[in-house]
Amino acid sequence: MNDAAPQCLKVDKQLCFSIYRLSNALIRSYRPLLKTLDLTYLQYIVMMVLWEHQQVTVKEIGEKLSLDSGTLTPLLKRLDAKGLISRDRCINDERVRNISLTEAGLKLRDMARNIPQQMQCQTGMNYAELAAIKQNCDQLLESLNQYQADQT
Amino acid sequence: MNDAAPQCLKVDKQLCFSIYRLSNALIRSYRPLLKTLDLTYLQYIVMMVLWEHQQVTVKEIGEKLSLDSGTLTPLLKRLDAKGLISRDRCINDERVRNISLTEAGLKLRDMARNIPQQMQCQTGMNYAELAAIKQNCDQLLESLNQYQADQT
DNA sequence: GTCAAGTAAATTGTGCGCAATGTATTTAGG
DNA sequence: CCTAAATACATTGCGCACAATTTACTTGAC
Repeated sequence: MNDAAPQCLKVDKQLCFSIYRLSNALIRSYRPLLKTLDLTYLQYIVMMVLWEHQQVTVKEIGEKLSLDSGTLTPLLKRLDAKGLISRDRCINDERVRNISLTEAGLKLRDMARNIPQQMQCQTGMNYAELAAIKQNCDQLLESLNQYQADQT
Repeated sequence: MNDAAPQCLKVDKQLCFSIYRLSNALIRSYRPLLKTLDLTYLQYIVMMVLWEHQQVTVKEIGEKLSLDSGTLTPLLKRLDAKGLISRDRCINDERVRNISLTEAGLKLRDMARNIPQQMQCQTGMNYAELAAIKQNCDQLLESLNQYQADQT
């Protein structure tokens, strides 16, 4: 034990580490629920985007989820291999890929319907408490992005 | 656009996704600061554990950070290769590895001293606001772990 | 029309996370 | 003492994240 370590350099005082650990824990909690759909957490999130929009480009998914093509391209290929989506070249602009749901992909939404509720149960918190945490996190993200924007 | 999608299956309504995206964003913000130390975010966190304790086992690090040997073993080998730590077999129990700081590893703490402050600056929030968010997240993590424990 | 600049995806390589399995060592029961 | 169970760590393999680069295409200036 080293008393000389400044407080601010201790793991338990780090907001980022709390967020990081919570993120890992939440995704771990999703895993058994998503296993019934044969989806990873990120695949589930991408499917959600498609359940909302039915057709989007890789770029649009990347903007909605803050992810780049290095992450999305292989993931989308896996969803394609599972038969959940199709990846068609855009006719007007050959650089773009239109990602759209297949019948099986659309059908999966029904099987996912009760997952949010099951997750809320695991948190042991009510809607208002969870909404408050979410609002705090979104605000912090907004501040971070604002700082990034100001630097350029 | 598909109006039939239930609210709870929309990305923007998902607490987990807010946490996940915020975690990614925070680690992204750390990256340029940590580049000067030639550390990744997780390597920085592990170094923090050692700055606090100077000698710990792999198991102890895993418990503190909720990570397993599959993640830690290669990471510790990288820190070893950089000359920041040593990985000695425990004499009393040959299964155990004692992880301890080298001179260079201890020295790095001084170079890391101002990172927490620089990060807080990027958040654009004061200490009380950040502490409140942290407390919320820790409470949610606690609830999740409680649920897991009750299931067994 | 031509070519430079810009754009959308894909590719490559590194480092996590974690499940599953393997290996070496220690402990406990008989 | 001997063996079965437990323990600590290492290994393997898959799926992210993301930086950096490449490829294919489109746009804009001339």
